[in-house]
Amino acid sequence: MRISQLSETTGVPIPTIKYYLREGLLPPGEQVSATRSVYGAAHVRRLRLIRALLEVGKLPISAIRAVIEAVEDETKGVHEMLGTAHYALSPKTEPEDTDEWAAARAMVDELIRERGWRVEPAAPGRDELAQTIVTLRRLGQEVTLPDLRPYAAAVGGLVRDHEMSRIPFDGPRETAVEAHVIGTVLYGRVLDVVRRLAEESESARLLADADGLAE
Amino acid sequence: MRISQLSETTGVPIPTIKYYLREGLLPPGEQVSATRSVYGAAHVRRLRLIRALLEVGKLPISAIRAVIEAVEDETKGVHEMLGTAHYALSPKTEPEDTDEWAAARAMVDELIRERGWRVEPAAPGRDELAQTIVTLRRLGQEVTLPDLRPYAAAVGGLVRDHEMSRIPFDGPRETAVEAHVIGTVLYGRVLDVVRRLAEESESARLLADADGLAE
DNA sequence: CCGGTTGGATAGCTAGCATATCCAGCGTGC
DNA sequence: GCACGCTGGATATGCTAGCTATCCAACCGG
Repeated sequence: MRISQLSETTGVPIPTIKYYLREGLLPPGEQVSATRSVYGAAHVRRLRLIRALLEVGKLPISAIRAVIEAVEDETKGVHEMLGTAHYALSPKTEPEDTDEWAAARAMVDELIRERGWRVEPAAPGRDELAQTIVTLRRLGQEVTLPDLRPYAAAVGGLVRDHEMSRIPFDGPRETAVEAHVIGTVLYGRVLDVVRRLAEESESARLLADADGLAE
Repeated sequence: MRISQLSETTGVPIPTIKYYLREGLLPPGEQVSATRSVYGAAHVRRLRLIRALLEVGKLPISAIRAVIEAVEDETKGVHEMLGTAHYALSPKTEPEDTDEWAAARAMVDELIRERGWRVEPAAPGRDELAQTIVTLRRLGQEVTLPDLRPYAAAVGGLVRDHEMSRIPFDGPRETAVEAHVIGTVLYGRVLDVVRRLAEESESARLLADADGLAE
């Protein structure tokens, strides 16, 4: 398959494919002569993955590159590889050096502890969650451990019973990370959209009738 | 309070505040003379809201403006106002005109129907979810109604029992939308981060020991 | 042997989000 | 009562991300 066909198959313009090649997101095709390379099914897959992470996941190119580098680093064990890819999916957050931040972070650690979760002490998600709590508080919303528990409970079961089962740990390592990344990003989106639908519905239930009568 | 103090209080630089004023995100202060305006607590609140939606929610300025306009449109009922604000939070998705898209969309409609959710037929979330399903399928992940149900179930209870209760429907209308928007965006983030923590934990459980022994 | 494609290099573009600069008019501290 | 610094308002400029366009020489296929 030549670059023009790769472009047609995936709908990604040729200049953009060249850009991804330059950026190292897409491995070069098999160079068959100075001005001709051949691309295969793996390239189509990879290109679709890139677009999904970009468009649905809104990940920056640099994060996508990090994910891809994790996949291609053969020296890593499967768990380490998943971890690297996973961390690349987290937005960077700088811890603030304030008391309110420390308090929020302590609450996060306590939540993880009481659920018995195995999460690295340095996991970026800890700081990210702490930061979100601080932001909520600054906006006047109190957040306590009991507020967080239902979220952890709801999501814990979901991940255990439905997300992990989709990952083919027995297949080639590349397939496993890919499925993991897809699961994290795309099902993250699913969860988010479904939640917004549920909110609309609850809001309608609580308010639409009242509005209709009151106005 | 003068603009310099507003800037110090919120940590937002003066030129940025001026920019938000120009963009209509922040109402002008009370003009006290040709070269002096006074800002109050409402401005501090608004500025924090803007920053939270921008930084945590990653909403574009235009979406934030739409939310704010919904708040300020006094002619709308509370439900309508929440709806407008809510829709502004959804990323725009163009429906594809393909069979696979139509099938995905039908599945979304069925999910909403079987849960008895009150969601507008034109709600952007329907298209958004359909698009995500199409993307998942193109990446080789089959998605069926039974795959989606657990997500709807997990999130339905969460929204009903924990999110809606945080909205003060009896207070001033501005407070209600604000709480609703904050809930949608910030607790959306909470859910996302918690899910990623749960994934890390499950992955560790399933793989870390195996890796340790195998390598 | 020639029109069209390719790889590779470099330059340019657009959107989004600010920053910077400039200016004249205040107004407060002295 | 006056100088210095802040203010509002207008305009210009900057910066990053993610492309997109142009150019060129090598090449292939008919």
